Amino acid sequence: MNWNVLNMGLKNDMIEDATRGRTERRDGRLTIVDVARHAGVSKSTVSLVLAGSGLVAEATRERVTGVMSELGYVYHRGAATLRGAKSGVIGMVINDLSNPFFVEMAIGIEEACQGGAYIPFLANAAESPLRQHQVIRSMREHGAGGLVLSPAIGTSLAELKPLLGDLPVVQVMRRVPGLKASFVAPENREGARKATAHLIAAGHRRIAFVGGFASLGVRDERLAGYRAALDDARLEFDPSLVIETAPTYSGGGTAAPQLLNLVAPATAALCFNDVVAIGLLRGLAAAGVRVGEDFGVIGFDDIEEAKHTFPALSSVAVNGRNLGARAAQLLMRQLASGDHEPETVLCPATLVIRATSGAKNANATETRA
Amino acid sequence: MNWNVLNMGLKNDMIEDATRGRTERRDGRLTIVDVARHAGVSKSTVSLVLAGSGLVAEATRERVTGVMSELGYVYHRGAATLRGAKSGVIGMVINDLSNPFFVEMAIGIEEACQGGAYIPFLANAAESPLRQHQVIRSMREHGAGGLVLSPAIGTSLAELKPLLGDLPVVQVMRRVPGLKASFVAPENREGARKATAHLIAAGHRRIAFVGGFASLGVRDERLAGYRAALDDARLEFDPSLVIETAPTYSGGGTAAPQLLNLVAPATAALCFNDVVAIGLLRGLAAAGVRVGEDFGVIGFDDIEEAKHTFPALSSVAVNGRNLGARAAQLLMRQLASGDHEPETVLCPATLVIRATSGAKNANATETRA
DNA sequence: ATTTAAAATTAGCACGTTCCAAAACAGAGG
DNA sequence: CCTCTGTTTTGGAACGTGCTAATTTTAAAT
Repeated sequence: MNWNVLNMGLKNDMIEDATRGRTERRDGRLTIVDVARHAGVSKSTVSLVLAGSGLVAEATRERVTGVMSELGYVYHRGAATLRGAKSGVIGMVINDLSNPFFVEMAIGIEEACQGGAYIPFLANAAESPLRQHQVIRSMREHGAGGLVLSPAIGTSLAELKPLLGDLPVVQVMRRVPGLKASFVAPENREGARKATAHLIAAGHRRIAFVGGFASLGVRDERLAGYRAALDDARLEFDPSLVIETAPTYSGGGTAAPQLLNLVAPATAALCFNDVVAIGLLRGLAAAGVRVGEDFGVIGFDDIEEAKHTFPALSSVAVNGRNLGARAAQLLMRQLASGDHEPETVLCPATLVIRATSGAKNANATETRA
Repeated sequence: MNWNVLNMGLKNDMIEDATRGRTERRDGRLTIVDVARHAGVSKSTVSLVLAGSGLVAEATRERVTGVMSELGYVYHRGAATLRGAKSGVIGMVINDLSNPFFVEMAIGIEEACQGGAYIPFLANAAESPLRQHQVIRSMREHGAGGLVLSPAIGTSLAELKPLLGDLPVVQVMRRVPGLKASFVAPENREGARKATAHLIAAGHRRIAFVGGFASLGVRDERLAGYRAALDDARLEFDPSLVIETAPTYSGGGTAAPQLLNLVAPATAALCFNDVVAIGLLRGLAAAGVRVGEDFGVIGFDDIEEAKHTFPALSSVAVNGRNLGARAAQLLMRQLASGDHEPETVLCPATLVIRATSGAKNANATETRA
C-alpha cells in the first residue's frame, strides 16, 4: 500500500523528467526501457507484462499498461524476431492481379491472415518470373515467415529452389513441377467435366474449349475434364475446337469469329476462365449471336462479375476467396506446428447455371451446320 | 596473390567446418558473420559489401558476394531497422476490398511500391473502425514506416490520432476531418458536374442521384457537383430524386423501383459509384426499362467491369489505380525526404461515355410523366 | 629504405527485445 | 529473531546489422 503510493509519486516525477527530453530519443522511438523507467520497474518486468505472463503482480501489470498507453508505446516486433520470435508476417505473391479471380484469391488470403493474427505482404508478379524473384527475395529480407505463392508462368524450379531455401511455401492454383511444397487447388478436371456434360445434356454437340495457354497446368486439367465428358458421351474430340488465347478479355473476344467460321461451327464453348468467357460473350454479341439461345457459354472461376454480365454467365465456381483462405490457413498451420510436410488440398468446383448455358435453339443450329 | 590462394584454401576449410554444423544455427538463420567467416573477412567488410560501398576492393567484393550466393544468405532487414535504417515497408489499409474500385486502388498502391522498392502490407478494414484500429496497430508493430489509408466509415479522429502518433500517413479518397495528413482524391465535384451536365444535354430533366450514405465526404462532393450542374441549367433540385443506399450492387438494385414509382419518375440517374450503377442497371432491366434508350445512367469510378456490362456503362473515370499510385508515391517521397508536411493532391475525373447515357426517348418519357 | 598518403579492413558498441539465472520480497511457522 | 516457502522482480547476455574510429595494408614518392 504505502509502497504503492510512494511509487505513484515516483512515477510522476519520472514523467516530468522524461518530458524534459528523455523520452524523445534521436529517432523518436519509445522503448520498453522508457516504459520501465516511467513505471518504476525493470525492462524485464515490462517484457513479462507484454508477454501476458502470470508471474507479474496485478498492480504492477496495471501500472505498466497504464504507462504504455499514456506514452503511446508501440511494441517492436522486429527486435523480438531478432531474438528468435516468429515473425507473424507472410508473403503473398500473386502471378497476376489484373485478373479478378486472382484478386479474389488475394482477398481470401488477407482475410484468413486477419483471422490468424498474421499480416500479409502483397506482391503482384505480373506473370514475370524476374519480378517474382525480386519480390520473394525482398519478402524474405523483410522477415516473411512463409509464402502463399501463385507462381508466374515460366517459373523455373532451378531458380526458385535456392531462392526459397527452407522457407515454408503453399502454392495456390498453380504448381511448380518438382517443388516440394504444399498445394491448394480446385477440382479443375471434375468441374470442367460437369460443365461440359451440362452443355451436352442441353443438346450441344459441337462444344469448343476456349482460352489459356498450353503451358498452364490448370488448363491441362480443365481440358482433360472437357475431354472426359466428351468421351463419356461418346463424342469425338475435335482439336479444331480447342482454341488457345491469352487468358484475357480480348483473348476471348478474338475467339468468337474463329468459332463461328469453322466448317462445322461450334454451338457452345467451355472457357478457360470467366475473363475469357466474358470476352467471348462480347465477341459473340458483336457477331449478332444470341448467347443462351443460339449459343451456350460456360465460364470458369465464377468471379463476381459473372453475375452482372448480360446474359448472366454460367460458370464453374471455384471460389477464389475460399481457395486463398485455405492456402493461407494451411500455411499458418504449418508455421505454427513447425511441420512443413507438403500437403495437397483439393477444393470442390461446382457448376453455377445462369443464363448463358441454355440451348433452346442449339439443335437447330447444329442441324443447320 | 599468394595471399589470395592461401585464402581460398582457408575458405574451403571453413566451409567444410561449417557444413559440419557451424553454419546451422539453432534457428537455421545464416548471418553476416557466417558469410564473413567463409569469405575470410570481418563482418564489417561484409556489411560494406552489402551497402555497396566503394571502400571495398573489387576482389574482396567478388569473393564475398560469391560466398553469399553460395550459402544462400538472405539479408536481415529487421536487424538493420533496429539499428536505425528505414524499414522499406508501408501499410495499406483499405476501407473495403469487396468494392472493386478500392481493389484497383490497392493494386495501384502495390504497383507504385514495387517502383519505389517498398513492400506493402495489405489489410482490409471491411468498414470496421475496430478492425482498422487493430491492423494499424499491428502494422506499426511490424515496422511499417508509413501508411496509405482509405479510412473506414465512422473512423474517429480521437481514436486514430494517438494510434498513429507521428507515423506519416497519406489518405486516399476519404479524409478523416481534422487529421493532419496528406490527402489524394479525384475531382469528385467536377466529375459529377460534367456527368450531370451530359445527361441534361441529352435532354433529361428528371435526373436522380443514387447511392451512398450521407456520412461519406466523397458523396457530399459528388452530390455538390450534381447540384451545381442543375443550377447551371436552371433546373430545380428535387430532394425526392436523391436516394440514399448502401454503396453495393444490391443497393443500386433497390433504387430502381423507387425511381420509377415517383409521381414524376426519373428518366436518368447519376450514381454514387459504378457498383451502385450496375445494380441499378439490373434493377431497371428487371423492370423492363431499356437503359440507354428509355433511361440514362452514369456511374462513377469507371471500374474495369463498366466496360463489360450490357449496355456498356458510361462512367466518370477517376482511375483508381492512378489514385493509389499517386498516394503511394507521395508517401514514399515524404518518407525519403523526412518532410511530413500535409499535402493535397487532386486527380482529374473524366467522363467516359458508353451506351447507358444515351437518351433517344428521354423527352418522350418525360412528357409522358 | 623510409616516409607519407591513400586505400582497405576491422573491432566494438548500439539498437529493442527475450530469456535465464538469480535476487529480493512477503508471509508463515518455528 | 530466523528459516522456509512461494511469489515478484531484476541484471545481463544474446540476436544480426550499421557505424565510427582505429588499424592494417598497399602504393607512391622521396
